[in-house]
Amino acid sequence: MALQLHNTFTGQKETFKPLVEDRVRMYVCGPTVYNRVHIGNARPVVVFDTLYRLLKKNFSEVIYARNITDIDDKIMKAARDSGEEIGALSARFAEAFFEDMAALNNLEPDVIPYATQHLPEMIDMIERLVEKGHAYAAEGHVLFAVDSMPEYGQLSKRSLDDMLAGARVEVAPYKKYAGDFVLWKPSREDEPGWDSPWGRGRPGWHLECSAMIKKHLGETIDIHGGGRDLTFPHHENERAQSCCANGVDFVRYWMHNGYVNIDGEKMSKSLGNFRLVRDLLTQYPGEVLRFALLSAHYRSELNFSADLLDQAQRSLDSLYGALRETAEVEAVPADLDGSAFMTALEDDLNTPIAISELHQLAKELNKADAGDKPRLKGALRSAGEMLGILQQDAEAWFKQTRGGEEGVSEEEVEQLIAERAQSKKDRNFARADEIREELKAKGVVLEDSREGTKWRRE
RNA sequence: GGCUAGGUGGCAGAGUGGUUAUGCAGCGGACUGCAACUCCGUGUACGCCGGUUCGAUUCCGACCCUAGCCUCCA
Repeated sequence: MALQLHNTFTGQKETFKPLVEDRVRMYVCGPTVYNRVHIGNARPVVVFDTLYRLLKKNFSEVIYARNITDIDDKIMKAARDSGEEIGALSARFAEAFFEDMAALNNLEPDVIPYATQHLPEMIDMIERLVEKGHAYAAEGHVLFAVDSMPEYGQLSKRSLDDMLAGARVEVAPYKKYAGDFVLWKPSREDEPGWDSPWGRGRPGWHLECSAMIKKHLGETIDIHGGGRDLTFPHHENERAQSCCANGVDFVRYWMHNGYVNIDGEKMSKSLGNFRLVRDLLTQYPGEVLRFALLSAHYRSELNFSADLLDQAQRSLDSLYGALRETAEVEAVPADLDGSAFMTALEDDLNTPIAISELHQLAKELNKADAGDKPRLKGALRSAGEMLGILQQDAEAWFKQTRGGEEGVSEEEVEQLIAERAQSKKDRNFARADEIREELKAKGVVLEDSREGTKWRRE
């Protein structure tokens, strides 16, 4: 089946065809680095990482770019508050972001452009917009004139009239039109700034993506992704800048993921109801967080809770259980083409169905005759890899510490298991059960089999 | 107020005009010295009210409710 993707622009699922055959260009909005990211911020990264894996499987040349916004008023404020130098602060949080995302098994994008390294490109784009009559300078600012673009609002499906009717913000005096947005704004002496034809200043938020996409991926790209909240104003404005400056189609498929909610409300920094990835990682393996984020379709909202993570962990336990039981089996690399698993992913990234196929594969593997196991194990590993899961050693998975608690050491466990084996040999089942209980109290569960005793933490 | 999305079994979460996923949890059974793992079985859920239809959770209409965007936000 050909890859189907839901395009925000048309509101429909469409067959994905890259602009140039077998060559895909994808851009996803990355973080503004002024603090640690929360699990809601991680969702688009995981979703588009999964899409990236799928694209790489289906197309020979894929370039994926995800930016770092390292100049922004929020960063300036954070730096003022902490007394830290802006560059140092943004570098520190960019690094923290990379760490958190790596812990969730995200691949590195091919290109990671930084806003501050693209000032000439941004200034150039503004000049073109001014030349073409889509932007004007006023009081040190340069603004994009939205009424110069008849198609403005098409992406987010709103009309200028609607927006003005619902406008709740005060209109800055230098704006010709209430909906105009900033391309360039002046910086005070004590603020970071760059020289430009309009004086010393800094770029508006939307501009960097337009400039960096053009530089690294070209004027027309295949996929542009991000959280639903970026649809307006960010992506609408990006689209306006790029289309008007370049005069060609900007993005062929717009994709937006739904929110992560807490108690039915959007997780957000302003509401304060967020959970940092960093903090969650002290309680759950990154793979559990990733699995939880993929357990709902990317366009749906995902209600985040401890229960969700516990269920994700148990589901992974059962998948890893099939791999552990076949530890001795040499997996044969699997061709997933045409499988129900791939069909699900190719249907607009239907990860819940893909995960259910993973469970079917695991069940088949558990029941399989010896001759079928290498193939099934290979299929399970390969399918897992497409989702960025199930790549660890299964034994290690079960022995990792859980819930952030240290617990007994492996040596202690092994020693007690040895003692219990002797007790069983001596038919001293009372002592054997005592050891089982003792370990259970320490979060270790024993599993006897003909080959010996396995253990896992829970 | 404008626009958008959605309301599915204890929980999570797909999907479909009729054979009603999947996982977690629960229950019963097999296996086990006891367990665990695994396997087998088990739950007739689709906001409310009308309409279309032989038949609707799925299509149409009204209503109720929730969330989101319209302002920084993934």
